[in-house]
Amino acid sequence: MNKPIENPGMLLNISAVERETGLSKDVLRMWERRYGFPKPERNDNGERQYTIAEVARLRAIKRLMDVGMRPGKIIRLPQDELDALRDERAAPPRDAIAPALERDILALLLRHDVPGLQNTLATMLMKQGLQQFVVETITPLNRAVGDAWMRGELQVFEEHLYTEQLQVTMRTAINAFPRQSGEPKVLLTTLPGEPHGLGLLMVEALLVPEGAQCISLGVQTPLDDVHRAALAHKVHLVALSFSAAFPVRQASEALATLRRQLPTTITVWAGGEMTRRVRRTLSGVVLIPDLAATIGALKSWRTHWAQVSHYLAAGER
Amino acid sequence: MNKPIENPGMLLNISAVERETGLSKDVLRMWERRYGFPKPERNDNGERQYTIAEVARLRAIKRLMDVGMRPGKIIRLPQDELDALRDERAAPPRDAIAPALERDILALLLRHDVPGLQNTLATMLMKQGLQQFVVETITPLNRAVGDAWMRGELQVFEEHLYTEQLQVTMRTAINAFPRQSGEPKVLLTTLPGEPHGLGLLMVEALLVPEGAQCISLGVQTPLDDVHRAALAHKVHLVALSFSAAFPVRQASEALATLRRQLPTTITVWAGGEMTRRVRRTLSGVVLIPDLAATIGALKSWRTHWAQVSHYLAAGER
DNA sequence: TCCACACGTTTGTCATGGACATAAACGCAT
DNA sequence: ATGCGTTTATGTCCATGACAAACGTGTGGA
Repeated sequence: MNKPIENPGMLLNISAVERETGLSKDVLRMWERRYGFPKPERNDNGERQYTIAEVARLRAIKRLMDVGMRPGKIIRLPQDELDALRDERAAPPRDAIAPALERDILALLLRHDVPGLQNTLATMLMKQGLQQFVVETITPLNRAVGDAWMRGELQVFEEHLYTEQLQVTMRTAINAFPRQSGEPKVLLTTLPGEPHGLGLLMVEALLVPEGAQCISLGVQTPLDDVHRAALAHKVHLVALSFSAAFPVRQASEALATLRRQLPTTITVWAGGEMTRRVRRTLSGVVLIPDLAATIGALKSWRTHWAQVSHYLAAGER
Repeated sequence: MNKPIENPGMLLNISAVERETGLSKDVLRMWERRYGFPKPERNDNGERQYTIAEVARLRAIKRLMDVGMRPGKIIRLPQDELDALRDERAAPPRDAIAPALERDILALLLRHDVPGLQNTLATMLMKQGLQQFVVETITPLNRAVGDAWMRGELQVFEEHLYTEQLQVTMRTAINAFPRQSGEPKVLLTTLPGEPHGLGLLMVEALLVPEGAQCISLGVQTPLDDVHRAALAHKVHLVALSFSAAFPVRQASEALATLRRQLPTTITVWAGGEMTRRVRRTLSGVVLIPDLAATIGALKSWRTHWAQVSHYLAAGER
């Protein structure tokens, strides 16, 4: 067997690359056929053996595609132009406090200082309160960590550690709120294929302080079960989260189906990076491309709901 | 476009089935070719359209394969024999307390009573203490929930709710312990392809009360990064968790590679349902097929470590 | 009786190359 | 600029063939 042995010269087979990059085997072969990249060596058995360098490049390309670029345009570009594209998109306006904190957190991650990380996050949380923490600190921080990872300044395991610690911090803070029984009742989850649950937690962290009652199903709930769960729990709102990597097409289809199945009294929210790439409007689905817009959306739901309730009450008389 | 419309007559394409069942497209086509099942209808474009019934059956078969059965033996069996096989394996000896609790929890899940679920779990936890709770309550409960799901008595979303609530409960309990700085320092994670993190949390719940210092990276850490993380954090132990669905072959390869890369002073643990199916012994990797064995393994690590430290100290003199 | 090893069978994964649906980009008329 | 039809780009699916590793079984020796 030709198994991967050493780190520098390690070779990956096509399924390993699929796992690592999120690009399907079909796509990997098709790109090779059409664009000539990646063009891995073959082993004695004719199987593709990808190098670490190819995988890294594929990851970079995938990342750019996730923000809307098209493979044909970027796949042949030399590495430095790829880097330029990446940096170009990465420098949004920063306020005064963020950069300092970001530097601190990145430094802690690079030092692998777990207690320090926990302390810093917990301190910021206490200082700002949960909602402000999520909107003003976590959001840019996630971005900074993501960019640093993409730039190769941060290893995968360092990013994992960050995510994990963040989840612990937020979960603790959310639990500290008294259990709510107010309105609206919100169902939170992601669809199959979306393994990132951080967004759900962030939304929950914004809603719970507003008195909403959140029921999280975790990640990857089949569409049908989202439907059934919404009815079973009698929720007012279904909130789905999609990371940048989620295929827009699949999301649109799923959202349309869900919208069709659910009664109109249940509102559907779709949030996360992916929603920025949605072109056509999805009727009956509220897009929340920006986390900060969540609270506004909640307010407008409440206004709307007050009217509907009033109308329903009138109808029952 | 032929999109899924209604629930009962809903048809799924091959990638949807891949997501739902965890069986790759290649396998689905191969089974059709070799065994004649599943044999889905085709749409106008010649694409496979699987029915809900086929997917349900595929799930049942997958589940049986995950506990060691081989497709050729079971794929042609009629449904009732499949059910019999499933039940056969599902009736382990129960102690006095478990069945009652299991019934309670299942009833709460079916009633979609979130507060009740939280209360029951929290109460049991308080009554038993974290470690006993994990070993004696959670383990059989997981089994009961899994079986109920397989029997079709529980919907996916109900199982998701259970998992989510359980994670919240355990995470809270773990956080209540003072932050440890003792030995051993343990790195916890799963490999790419393994999305189930419940096992990690359960191990953490067993280790933290013993004074171990746990660093969890969450799920799906690339092998290389497990290696790097272990070195960066200077851990004594790397613990990996594998659910029943994880391919043994992939796991063995990965564990062997990891073992080769890590210094011998770092112990590697592999736990979870999958490890029950491992045939050949993996040299230098401690298999923990039973969660209850974790504490024993920790004890024996400590004994061993005391000897090694002594030896090292002697060597330095 | 039990273990080790050789050998046939089962099973999953990979490869190739063709087809096609649909989203995106483009060009043209209003 | 906006809307609409056409072309191009791109991903997904299909069929079939090949093969290696895992599994299981039978045989001979300790």
